[in-house]
Order: sequence, then C-alpha cells, then structure tokens
Amino acid sequence: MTSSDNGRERILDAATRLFAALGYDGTSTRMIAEAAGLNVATVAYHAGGKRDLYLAVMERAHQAERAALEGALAQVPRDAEGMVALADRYIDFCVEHPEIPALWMHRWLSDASDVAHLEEQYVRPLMDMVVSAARKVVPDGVDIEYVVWTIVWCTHGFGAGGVLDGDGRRRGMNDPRELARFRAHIRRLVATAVGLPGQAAG
Amino acid sequence: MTSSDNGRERILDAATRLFAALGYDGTSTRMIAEAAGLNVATVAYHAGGKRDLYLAVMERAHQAERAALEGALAQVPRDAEGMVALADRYIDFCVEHPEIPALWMHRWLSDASDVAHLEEQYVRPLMDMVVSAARKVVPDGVDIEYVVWTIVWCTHGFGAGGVLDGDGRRRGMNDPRELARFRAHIRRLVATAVGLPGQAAG
DNA sequence: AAATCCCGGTCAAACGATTGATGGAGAGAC
DNA sequence: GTCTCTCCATCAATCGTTTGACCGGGATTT
Repeated sequence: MTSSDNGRERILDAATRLFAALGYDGTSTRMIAEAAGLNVATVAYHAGGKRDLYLAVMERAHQAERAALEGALAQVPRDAEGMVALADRYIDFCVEHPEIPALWMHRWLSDASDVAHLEEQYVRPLMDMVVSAARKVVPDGVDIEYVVWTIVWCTHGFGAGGVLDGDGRRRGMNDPRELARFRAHIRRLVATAVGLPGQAAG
Repeated sequence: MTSSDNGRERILDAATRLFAALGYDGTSTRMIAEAAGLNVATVAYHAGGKRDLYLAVMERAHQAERAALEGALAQVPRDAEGMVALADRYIDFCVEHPEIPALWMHRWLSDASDVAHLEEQYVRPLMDMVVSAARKVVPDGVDIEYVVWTIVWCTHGFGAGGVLDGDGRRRGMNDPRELARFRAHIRRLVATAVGLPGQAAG
C-alpha cells in the first residue's frame, strides 16, 4: 500500500489527461502507461481494463464536480446575485480542472450504455439542485432548465475548445484576457435571465 | 462517371454519418465500407485514405454550412427581428443536417493541424459575416461575438447530445416537443441580446 | 536470528484481433 | 484494348489483454 496507491493514482491522472485531450478511442493503454511512467501490464493490473479505467476516470470527475457544485450552492445566497455567483463558481471549477470540460463533451458525444448510469446518478441530480435553487429567483416566462443547459454548453464549449480570435487562432481558459471576457459574458447572460438590471459594460 | 459518383457519394455519406456518431478514431474504414455497401479497398480508391476522407467530409459539411448561412443572411432583414430569425434558420439547418453538430463538436475537441485551415477558411469568415450583420443591431455593452458563440455552443450541444429529461433520458432534435422548447429558449436569448422586448412566454 | 513463505507491484514478451493501406486480378462500359 | 470501378488477399503496425517471471518486504516458521 506504500507505492500502490501512488501507481494507481498516477495512472488515473494520466488517463484523465489523455482521455480529455484525445478522447477514449484516441487514447491507447500504452499511451497511458507511458504518461504514468509504468508498463502496460501495470495499467491493466490496477485498472482492470481500458473501459474500467475510463469509468473510474469519469466517476472521479463527476464526484469532483458534485463536490464543487454542492459547496458553491451552500455558500451562495438564494437570490439573483447568488445565481450569478454560482455560474462564476462553476467557471472557477473548470479553470481549476481544465480536463473536465473536454472529458464531459467527449462523453456527451457518445451514448455508450455503460456510462449512461452516470447521467442518472450525477448529472440529473446536480441539474435538479441548481434548477430548484434558481426556480424561486427566475421571473416567469424563462425556461430555467435551458438557462442552466446554456451555462453548461457554453462553459464546456469554451473550456474544451475555446473561441477563434480575429486571426483564426484558438483562445481558451488559459488566456486570462479571453477568460475575463467569457466570464463577463456569462455573468451578463445569467443576470438578464434572473431579471437583474443590466451590469456595467465589460 | 455513371456509377462512380454514386460510389464516391455513398462513401462520403456513410463516412459523414459514422464520423459524426463515433468520431474519427472510433470509425474504421471497414465500417465506412460496410455502411456504404462497398469494399474497404474501394473506399481507399475513391477517398485516397482515411484522413483524406475525413477532410473531404469536413469540407463538404462546412460548405453546406456556409451556403445555408449566406442564404439566410441574404433573406433576413438587418434588424433585431432579423437576428432572431437568423438563429432560427441555423437551427433549421442543424435539423436538416443532424450530423453536422456532432461533426463540428468532434472536430472542435481535437486540434489536429491538418484541419486547422478549415477554421481560417470557413469558421472565421462565417463568424465575421454574422457578427458584422448583428453589430448595428445590438445595443452597447453586449459582446456580440460571444452571443454568436453562445448560439453555436448551444445549438451544437443540443444537436449533438440533446438534454436530459426528468428521468435522465436524452432528448434531442428528433423530439419535436424538446426542439420547440429549445427554439423558444434560443429565440428569447437572442431577443434579449439584441434588445428586443420580452417575447410571449413559451 | 536465520531461513522460509507469501503477496502486492512491476515488467518484458507474447497473444489474437483489428487497424489503415496496397497490389493484382476481374467485371463492365466505351 | 483501354479505362473506371470493384473486390479478394495480404501487408506491417498497433490495438487491448494475458502470461509468467522477478523484486522487495512483511509474516511465519524453524
């Protein structure tokens, strides 16, 4: 148990990075082994198999997401400003865990049955938590659920691929200026959705 | 030229569907051949190779997107309502070509250098067209470029993965009720962005 | 204390299967 | 006969997985 946890953890970290960057099919167990500084057989020994490893990676990512969102919900007031802050916290989370947006989108693009339970187990409950917190704040005529989906799509889209600047180059969350612009946009988007008066122009 | 175009076209269609559903790495040339009712060697004969085939698929998809967007821009008035209609037209396009959102997102998740030229050649010009059309309509303090990115992220996210209903099941563009809900949401989102008075509640 | 056993962790090597690609031969149109 | 299109057979490379052995150290036995 001295270096075993170390090995398993290194494998999980490497797999997380590679699955996020290259997708499931684009990542080989040998890549993961090399990135973790271990042998292919050791990866199989710790993870049981590529598919099991992927499931473990997704499980850990979802747990981190749930913890972050529950923590944010506990600290944020249940009013309009609180909802704006909540979206901001989620962006913080994606900045701290840059692999998660890509991991999420790759997973979202496939509908493999063996990861479907993650949606019932994690995604749907989190969606319900956020929606029920926002319901009493949002004015009539606004589709809260789709507002939340919009935040998710935008944050994951920006986090995983960034945007194209004027020269056609990608700019993403690692670009402070672009991140600030994205934050301002989401802040205004949420603010208008919850009926807050217009923010100061960014 | 009698049945050759037929063969090449069948291959391109099959490849488009499979690349959209399974991604580049998740699709094999044999799958494409089988889906097209042809032999693997025939695929190589017409397409030259898997990578060239993928490039051809992406090129065709982007051309269709450009044609649709240019057509929509030509027919739509240059005012607030026109911008709402423009977003609606783009949703129409994604409904007619259900593979495109997934194709787009898969491509967006990878940063392969041999497809990077597509961004300068297609994506950036289209973005510029839409942004310049919307600029004179949008009130101050709104980040037009990010509003357009929001439409793109939402439409592709919804088109490629759908949303989770109350039971954790996926609902997407093939579900008329969910599509209508999505349309209403985007319509309201664009309407508020261009400073239009609140729409009737959906 | 010394010798023995056991076991979790790691490795090189190999497994069968599948990958993208190619060469050569056959079929049909002109 | 020539050209276009298609298929069968095969290639080397890589895939995920398994095997059998080796190392190190704690427990057990003598």
